[in-house]
Amino acid sequence: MKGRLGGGSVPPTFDQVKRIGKSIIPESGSERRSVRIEEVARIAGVAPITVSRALRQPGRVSEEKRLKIQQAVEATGYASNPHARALRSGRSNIVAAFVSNIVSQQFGLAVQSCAEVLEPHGFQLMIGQTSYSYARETSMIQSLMALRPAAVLFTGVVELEENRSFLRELGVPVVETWAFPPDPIDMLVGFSNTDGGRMVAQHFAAQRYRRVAFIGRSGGRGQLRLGGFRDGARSSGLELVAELSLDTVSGLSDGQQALNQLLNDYEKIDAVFCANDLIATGALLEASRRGLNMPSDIAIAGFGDSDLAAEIPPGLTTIRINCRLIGRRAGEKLLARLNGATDGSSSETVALEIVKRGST
Amino acid sequence: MKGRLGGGSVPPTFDQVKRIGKSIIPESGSERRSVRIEEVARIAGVAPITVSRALRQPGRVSEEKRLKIQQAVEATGYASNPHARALRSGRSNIVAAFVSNIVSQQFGLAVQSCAEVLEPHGFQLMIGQTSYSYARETSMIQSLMALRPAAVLFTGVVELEENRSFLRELGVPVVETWAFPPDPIDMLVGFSNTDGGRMVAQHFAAQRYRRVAFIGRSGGRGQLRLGGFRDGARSSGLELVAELSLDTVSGLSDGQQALNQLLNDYEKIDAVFCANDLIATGALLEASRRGLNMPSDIAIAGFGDSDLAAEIPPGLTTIRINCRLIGRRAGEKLLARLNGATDGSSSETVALEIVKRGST
DNA sequence: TTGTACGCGTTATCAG
DNA sequence: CTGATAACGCGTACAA
Repeated sequence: MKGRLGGGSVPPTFDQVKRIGKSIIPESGSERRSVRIEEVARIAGVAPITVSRALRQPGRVSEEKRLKIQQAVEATGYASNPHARALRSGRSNIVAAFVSNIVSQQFGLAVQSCAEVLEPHGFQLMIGQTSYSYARETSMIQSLMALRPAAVLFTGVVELEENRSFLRELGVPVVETWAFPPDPIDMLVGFSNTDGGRMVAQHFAAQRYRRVAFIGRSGGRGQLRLGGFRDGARSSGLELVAELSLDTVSGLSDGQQALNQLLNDYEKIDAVFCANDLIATGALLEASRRGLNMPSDIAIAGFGDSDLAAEIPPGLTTIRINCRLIGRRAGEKLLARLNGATDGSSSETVALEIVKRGST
Repeated sequence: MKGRLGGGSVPPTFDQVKRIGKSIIPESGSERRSVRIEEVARIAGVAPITVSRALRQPGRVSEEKRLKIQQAVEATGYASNPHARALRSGRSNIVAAFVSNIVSQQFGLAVQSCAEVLEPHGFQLMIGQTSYSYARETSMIQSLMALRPAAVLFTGVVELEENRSFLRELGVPVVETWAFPPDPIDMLVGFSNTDGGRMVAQHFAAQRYRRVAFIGRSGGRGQLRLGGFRDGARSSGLELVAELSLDTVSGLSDGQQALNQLLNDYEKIDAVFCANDLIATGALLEASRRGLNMPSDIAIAGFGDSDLAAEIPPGLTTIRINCRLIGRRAGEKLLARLNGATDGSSSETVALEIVKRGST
């Protein structure tokens, strides 16, 4: 049943939203002009450049003037104009974050954690969605880079050489994530998708499943996970019966259809590894719909540990990614570089763990 | 079971990430300096200001020069420096979006849809998370507003009078959402939470439930939804047995505990309205755990239609919010204002619908 | 340690 | 319709 209140012709009722504090009525004619560095300087009795230095390199200004300036800043509520600063210095306080999908909870957590690290230091996170499209990635990079960001975060790795060169030449710190390539653009806080796939194969072997299959996207991380799964299956003596490739994965129905096809085309499959939790959840629902018992009739494993994974009966076995840690470490690495660190060891990984639930 | 590959001491395997296209090796010593308006002007044989006009107000430049300028722009790949433009004109091409929680799928969809409308017109969305905290909201507003955004989007309404005044004085278009107050700051694309609560009460009455209860946050939209629910319960002759207030809702466990408490403290409750789907999903899981049959033993309804709602058995009855439409309309309204529209009728609502599933 | 002079790249203003 | 001029607010470069 779907319906609208009263059939749709009744005007909506106002919400009585509470208001907090007193309304500030601006004096008529008051110019809302922001405080400039010059005014702070006048009040503190110094030159504008000294105020600038006191704020950006406190060590290079005498204690006495620094205090006076601080008082003047507080009295006026001065905050520097980010555009003027960026125009002059060629670098803004914006950190550009590129995600393939804004709505993804996984990426959201990582970006959020990264923002929590950077914001206290005066950086603003700007988020661009690349929508799993190379063309959009390129155009987003072009337009966000015009803002001269202080640093760049990718939830994922950049595959286009064109964009890799561009980012490298800019000379700003870049962090890639969500994979573990040997040749990152700059820094990396990732994990090995290959190992994740292998972990699933080893888990299947430990559970005594023999005939196994794979469902996943034909590109990107799906292929990396498949590579590890193949490898693990081989060394554990599993029989990899089928590899099903999907072009795009947009909803649960893709996983449902894929499992359906798999079960129609092949017989006696013990266990299926789905390259992400969305596919796995769809497959799990399809198995339930068919009246299959998990894991005795069929076992299913996913990748990512989305919040659905724990809740959908009988619970989805999956590989957990510590998204918060990835974001936090990425933020810390960027910050270190922004503060002048030049050390190597710029690649690090975050451990994956397999979470066993009812589906295997 | 939780575990790490090989006990955690094995180094991670490299992912063989594919690379696309040829690596562009920059000529050594090549200055990566961006094209300025002056160069375009020189090539087109006009003054810089004419280039500026041709790009921003094509109507005010002769056809002949406009074409020459366009060619020069394409030949050089010129893109204006957003900071210089913002510094001079006092307005950037940034649109500030404030969300209470970045990770929320609902808000994410709205923000995404809004971005899809604005980006083709050259605007960049900048996202700030207020974390359901007044202090953070105020500080985020202060720092994002320093960027002189062209427009502002809130997924929610602003309650602090201090911030309301501040935003009003800035004179940039502002859209609030997710509620329907009589006095928005500027523009509004919302819905009536009060009506939503009333719809649930009417649905409960239609299903012949009598003794009903409410679980929700003690502030914000939860209270608005409770208001409508109370009203609808009264006029439909329902008995509102209990109203359970939660201070914060951070996960499914909050809803589980709340239902637990409700069922321990009160007898014979027919139906429970949970002010959002997170609480409702937790309550639903708790009911299942207790072996209660839905809806015969107890009925549960939520608000929001999150993606969990449809999947968790027996399916959660809930109020669907058209997040995409909200975002799209918000973007369109901002765009209209940015293009000089000054029309009134700045408040509009998006219809809610109740989606009946197995839980009622 | 502090200050002077200037320029970052663009657009508002006003004159032609 | 087009252009000359100046200014947006700050920080670099260099001098004192």
